[in-house]
Order: sequence, then C-alpha cells, then structure tokens
Amino acid sequence: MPEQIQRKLLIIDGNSLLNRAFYALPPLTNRDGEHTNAIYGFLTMLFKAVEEVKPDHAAVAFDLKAPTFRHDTYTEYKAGRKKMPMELAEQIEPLKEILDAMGLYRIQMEGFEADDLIGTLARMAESDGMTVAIVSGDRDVLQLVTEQTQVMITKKGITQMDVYDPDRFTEEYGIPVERFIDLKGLMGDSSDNIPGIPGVGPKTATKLLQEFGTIENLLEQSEAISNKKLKEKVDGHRQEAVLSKKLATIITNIPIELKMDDLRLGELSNPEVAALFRRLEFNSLLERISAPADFKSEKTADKHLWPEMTTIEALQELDGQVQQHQEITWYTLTDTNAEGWPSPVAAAFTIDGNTGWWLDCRNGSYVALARAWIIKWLGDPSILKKVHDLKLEKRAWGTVQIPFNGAPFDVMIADYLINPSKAAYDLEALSLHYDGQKVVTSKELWGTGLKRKKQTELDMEAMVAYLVQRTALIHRLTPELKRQLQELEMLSLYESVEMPLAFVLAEMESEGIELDAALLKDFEITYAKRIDDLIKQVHEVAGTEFNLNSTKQLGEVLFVRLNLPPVKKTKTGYSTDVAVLEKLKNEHAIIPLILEYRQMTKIKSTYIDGLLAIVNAGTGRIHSTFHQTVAATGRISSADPNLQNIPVRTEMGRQLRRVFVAREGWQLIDADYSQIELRIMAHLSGDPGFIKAFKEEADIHTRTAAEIFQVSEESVTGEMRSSAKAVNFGIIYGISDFGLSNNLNISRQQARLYIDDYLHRYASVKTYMDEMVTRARDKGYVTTLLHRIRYIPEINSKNFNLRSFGERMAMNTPIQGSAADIIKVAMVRVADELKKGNYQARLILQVHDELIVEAPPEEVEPVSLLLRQAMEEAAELSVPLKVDLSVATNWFDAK
DNA sequence: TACAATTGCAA
DNA sequence: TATTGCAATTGTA
Repeated sequence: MPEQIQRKLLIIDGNSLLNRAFYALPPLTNRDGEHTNAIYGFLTMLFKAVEEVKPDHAAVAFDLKAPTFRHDTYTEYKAGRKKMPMELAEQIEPLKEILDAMGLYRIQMEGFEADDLIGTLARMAESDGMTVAIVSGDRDVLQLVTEQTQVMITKKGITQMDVYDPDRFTEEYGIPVERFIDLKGLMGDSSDNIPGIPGVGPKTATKLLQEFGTIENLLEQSEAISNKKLKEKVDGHRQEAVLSKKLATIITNIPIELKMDDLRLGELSNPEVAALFRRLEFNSLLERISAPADFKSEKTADKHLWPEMTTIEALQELDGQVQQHQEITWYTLTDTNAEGWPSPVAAAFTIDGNTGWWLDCRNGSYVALARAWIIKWLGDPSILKKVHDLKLEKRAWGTVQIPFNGAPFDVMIADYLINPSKAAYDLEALSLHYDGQKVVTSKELWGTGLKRKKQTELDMEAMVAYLVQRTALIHRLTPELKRQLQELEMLSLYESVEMPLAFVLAEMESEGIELDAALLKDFEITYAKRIDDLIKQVHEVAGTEFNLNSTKQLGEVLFVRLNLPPVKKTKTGYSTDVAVLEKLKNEHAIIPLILEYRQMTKIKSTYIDGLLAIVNAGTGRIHSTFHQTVAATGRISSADPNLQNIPVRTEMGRQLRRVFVAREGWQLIDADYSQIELRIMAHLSGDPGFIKAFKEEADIHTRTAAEIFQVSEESVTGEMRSSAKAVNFGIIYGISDFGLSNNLNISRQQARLYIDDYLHRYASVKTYMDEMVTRARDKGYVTTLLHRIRYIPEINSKNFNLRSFGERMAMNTPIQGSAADIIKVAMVRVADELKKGNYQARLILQVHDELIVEAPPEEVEPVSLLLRQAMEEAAELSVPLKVDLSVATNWFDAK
C-alpha cells in the first residue's frame, strides 16, 4: 500500500493572537515611530507554530468590525468591550500586508467572526481527510477539538502553548469536548457579555453536565436537580441558558467558496517580506527567515520532488513545455574536467519556478540530448531564457561556437549592473540580498581544501537541493531584476552591450592565446640561474643567510644588521618597497642586488612559472577567464592567469611578451586606443582647450606641459612633459597634491602649484570634476556615457579619508567607466563584423584600451580596417577616437 | 587552512 | 593621501 502523506492545515486566530502579542510585549516602535510590538509577537508565534505543526496548508482568520448574526440574536453581545487602543489598531494593516506578502491565506467575512471562519475551515479540512491545528489565545475555540483537530492555546508570554486534543480536554475539564458549548451556555462569558445562568460557575456547570450531559437534557430533567437553590436558578434562566449556548456555538458551515488548494503553504520568506521586516526593524526575524539552508527540512521538501530526468521522454516533455510556454530557466552545476575545461556535473530546468526536472550529467547519459535542447533554445529568439552566468553555461555545455538569437536574461550580469560595487554576484549572494534567504552553498556541497569532494562523491540530496534552489531562484528573481534595470535606464546597456559581450568573452576564453613554450622554458632557465647568483651575492654581502622574499627578514638585515637608515615604515615594520630601495641605492652595495633580485623573481614567479603552470596541455594555449562582474567601474578583469598585467614598462619584462604568439602562420593585430580616458574627459567636461588639442592631433602631454609651464611646445623638455603627463593622470584619478607630490617626488607645495595652474588653465575640467562630486553627494551615485551606475555612499562619510576617497571615485568613475563602455561596444561590433564577414580571425584579448585579434595573413588587411573602424566608431564624442594599430607574430613586436 | 599584509605588474 | 584590477609570497591565527 502506498504511503499516504498526511496533509496538515494550520489555522491562526488572527485577532486573538494579535491581542495576545500586544498585551504580552512592551511597546516597541521602529525609527519612524510605528508601533510594532503586536506584529512582532504575532510573527514570533506564527513562526513557532509553523515550526511545530509543520503544516502544508495554512490560513489566518480575522474579525471585521461589522456586526455579526450574534448581535442580531442578542443586542448586548460583546457590549461593554473596551475599545481597541490606537497603538494596536494601527498594527493590523501592516500585519495583513506581511501575511499577504508571505502568501498566507487571509480570511475574513462580514457578518461572521473569526471563530466561525476557523470552525468552517477546520470542518472542511477534516472532510478532506486532513488534520488541523488551530492556534488561538481564546479558549472558545476549544469546542472545535476533535480527533483530527487539535487546538493550541497560548499561555502566558508568547512562545508557550497548551495543545489540546479530546483526551487532554476531558482530562482538564472533566467533560467530553462536545459539551464545551453547554459549559459556556451555563457559565456564560463576561468578556463576550454572554449571560449564562447567574451564579453558576465552572465547578457547578461541570457537575451538572457530568450528570445530565447537555443543557437540553438538563432543562428537560431539571426536576432531578437535587440542590433546590440550584434548581431554581436553572429554571429561572432557561432562556438565557439556551441563548448563551447558541451564542457560544461556533458555526462550522458558512458557505465559503474556496478549495483547500488555495491554502497551500509556500515559502514564507521572499524579498517583499524581507523588505517589510527591514522597515519594521525586525532584525531577529530577518535572521530567522535567512536561517541556514536546511535542505533536509520540511520547508523545502516539496521542492525535492522535482524528478530526475531519466528518460528521453522526460527531456522531450521538457522541450514540449518550453515550446508551449516560450520560456525556460536552467542552472548547471559545473566542475573543471581533466582537460581543464568547465563541464556540467548536473543541471536543473524549470518553466514556472515551482516544479521542474534535474539531470545527472556524470554518467554522460542524455548530456548530448540536453545540449541539443540548449542549443535549440539559444537559437530560438521567441524563447525567453533565464540563466545565471551565461558565459559559464555556454562554455560548460560546449556551445561557445553556437550562434544565438534572442538575448537570454542573465541574473548575474543584471545584478552587477544594478549595483556594481558588490563583493559577489553568485547565487548565494543574490539569494541573501533579494530573498534574505540562504541556499546550499558551493562550499557546503563540495567541501573545501583537501576534503573537496569529487563529482562522484557529492551528496545526492544536497546536490538536488542545490540545483533546485538555484534554478527556482533565477526564475523568481528575473522579473524584479528586469524591472530595476528598466528603472535605472540600463536595459539598453544590458541588451546591446553586456549580454552580447558575454558571448564574445566566452569565445575569447575558449579560443585562448598561444604560448611559445620552448621560449618560455629558456626564460625559465636563464632567470633561475641569475636569481641563484643574486641570492648568493646578497647573502655574502649581508654576511648572513636569510629569506630574501621575506620583507620582515630583509628589513632586519638592512636596517638593523647593516644599519641603513629606515626611510619608511609599514604598519608591521620597515618598508622595503622599491621607492625605499631606490633612495638607498648609493648607500650600500647590497641594494642594487636586491633591486635586481626583486625584478627577476617578480617576473619569474608570476609570469614565467605562473604561465608555464597554466598552459592548457591539450591546446598549448592560455585560457584566461574574463570577469564581467568584478570591477565597479565597468571594466573587465582577467584572471587565471591575468593577461592584463603582462610587463611592458621595463625592457626586461617586456621581452616576456615574445612568448605570446599567433598560431603557426597567423598574425596578431594589436589595436589600442590613444589617450581614450583623456579624450573622454575632454568630451565630458567640454573643455575647449582639450577638445582643440585632440582635434589637432596634438601630443596631449606636451601640449599640457606648454600650457601649464607657459612655454611654447617646442621648448617643452622631457621632464616637463613627464610632469604634465603625471598631472594628466592625476586629474583622471581624482587628484590630490599629496598624491602628485608622491608620484613626482616633489614637494606638496610644488604639486599644489601644478594642480592649481592646470585647473586654472582648464577651467571646464575643474567645473566638471566639481559637478561630479556634487552630483554624487546629492544623488548618491555617478553614471557613465551608457548609463552605467555606481553608488558612492562614502562621499557623505564623516571620515575625511573615506569621504575623500568617495570624491576621487566620483571624479574617476565616469571617465574609466565610459572608456569601459566604449571598448565593450567595440568588442561586440568587432566580433559581430568578423562573424558577418565570415572571417577566420578572432578577438582573443582585451587589455582595457587594447584589443588583440588573431588573423590568418590574408585577412590581416581587411580585419585591421574593420577593427580600427569598429573601435573608432564605437562612440560619437566631441573629440575623435584614435586607434594605433600594429601587426606581428608575437605580442612584443606587435606593440 | 584561511586570511592579512606587503609588494609589484598592467591600464 | 591618486583610479581599477590580479597574484605571489610570507607570516600569523
């Protein structure tokens, strides 16, 4: 026989619990002065009840002000009741708002009391075969107790409850629960102004009922009452007894039009609830609804009912539903496979977010089929696709080369655009932020460090919970994220730039760049030898062996043993950075050796060894990851390895670029924007001097030097130019005299003079910078050319350092961010044009203002043209965008 | 094993 | 006390 799952209905007596909570708790208000104690107490009791009862259905019943049939029957009904205090009355509506947000069924009807609704619901549920739990602070509802229905009455305080079933009732009251209404009929109820029989209290009433059973019997056989005085009382108030019983009887057959299914209980917590809790300052309750994800709890149990896809038919059914509903949400658990590529471990799919399927990819069955569906969905513009991290999905499923139609909605990127300053955009963070809820984390699923599980060792239950939670989350968050993008006017940035860019980045990652491994090996040997020599020499000169990599030990040797003058301190000891060492260069023969050691080890460990360790064995190429949701300004970042910080400034470092090569017979086309940030500054500030300079193709730093040093361009010396260059950079970064003095090794006063001269000459720049700071202060954020936003809360800080930092961000972000906007547009266009022109050439690298394309020789010419055009026309500014372009077989020669 | 601190590479 | 990043290494919790 199949196991019957017992369904449970929880009914809350709304007014009664609210009253209890109000009088049980001291007054509480939030900072707006709203009273909150009753709501807080109510919710505490509600959570407690849900926890104990574990219902799958629930309803909350309320009274309305309107008179009920009981008033018609007995005009004195509930007369003399104290009016509800204002402080309580004002809490009813907010509570109802919360209950609605929780998706709890709220029931109230004119002409009936909450008790009657509760009774009716209870009987309906019983006849559906359900069990019922009623929570109230009012003992009247005890009459509803049956074998199927238990009643929980709050004790003193708000967390303790007495639970009544028929036995417990009889034990306490000495009569069967069916006689409860007779008891009330005899006793009356002063709080409801129900008369009963005067002089008959609980003791007497119980005794009478034990003897006669019901009021009707008692009245019929009143002759048999032995106590003469009591008999007189009963006979004298027969009508009152009958009326009182009638008033006390809860009606259980109100015609209510609802199905049990309407009462189905979902997740109580969601963004709306969290927001309401935040408004009311229910911090402990907020924590409660974001309690650690317990994937084994009842709460999420039904979600585990998503079946596993084990047949082709299931996959076909999924696709059928996708076609029918024209949408699909999916999420893939990925891992790095033996070849070093992201690959699917398992995935889940849903149409409506409530139910779906999950697919185990580990044994390979149906993976190809699932992949085929994903390809089909990606290619169908009419199907709405909701995902998290599309770039990873594309790579994991091996669909990078597959063309797409109709932009998918990527909640990760959407969240980033809405607030680019967050620390993380994984679904763990998303869930916490928007739902106030925890999901099974990656750490929890995989374990960490040496204990990290293999794919085959994953806990199945945890894995399914992981998939289901996340897939449902993506589905649930999509509308809200979309709405916010629209509100912030970033839909176009999202649809036309960021989303297509995700596809381009996926291609770049999987394409990679070739390394000349043999050359790199040569470097390795040369560097190892030289470093070894240097270590020996340093130890000899120092007269002691120590770890040269340790700043602590080095500081000890330099400033204690060798008695060199300490130049600068860090918070933990002596500073030994390059600026310090440069100042000591002539003080001791050890210093130049250390400087060379530093330079060589930097290159060897980070670049030579680092790159050798990460070359893909299969392709012989480097496949960096381009992060689209890391930099708060909108830039892309590169990691594992970082290809955006390959040395170029020193000759020795620069040589390293020879190992980055085009594939056999092909060429690298390197195109970089000339002075893009200063051009953007010219555009944004509208400064006539700058605009003119760029229109005339002047050397901008020389021109700046001529302006601020008041000389002709011909007489600008190299030193003047580099000072001007430093000032130009400083301006972009949000200048300070201290920063510039540090950078140029000049006095702060001198730096101040440079800056003042500059801002005097370029007054529009000053106006523009001031405007950005003011705007950030007033609105809380700044924006870029394409409406990318960045909030700057620091700008109103009382802390000087923090505030200053905020001001520099306000000045720099529109410039750096707009440059990011522009090159992103260019990348999308380049990739698009290459595809349209059927070129073999592909974009393989981006370094903020530089794009590198790998092309076969016959395509170099047309692709160079296409590349330059796409980049120079990526934005229409009041100054031209200029691109420098160069072609070679390796990155060193292409620069 | 995880994290902070220092250092240094790029735009 | 100049903007945005990533990473190697040491040393400590």
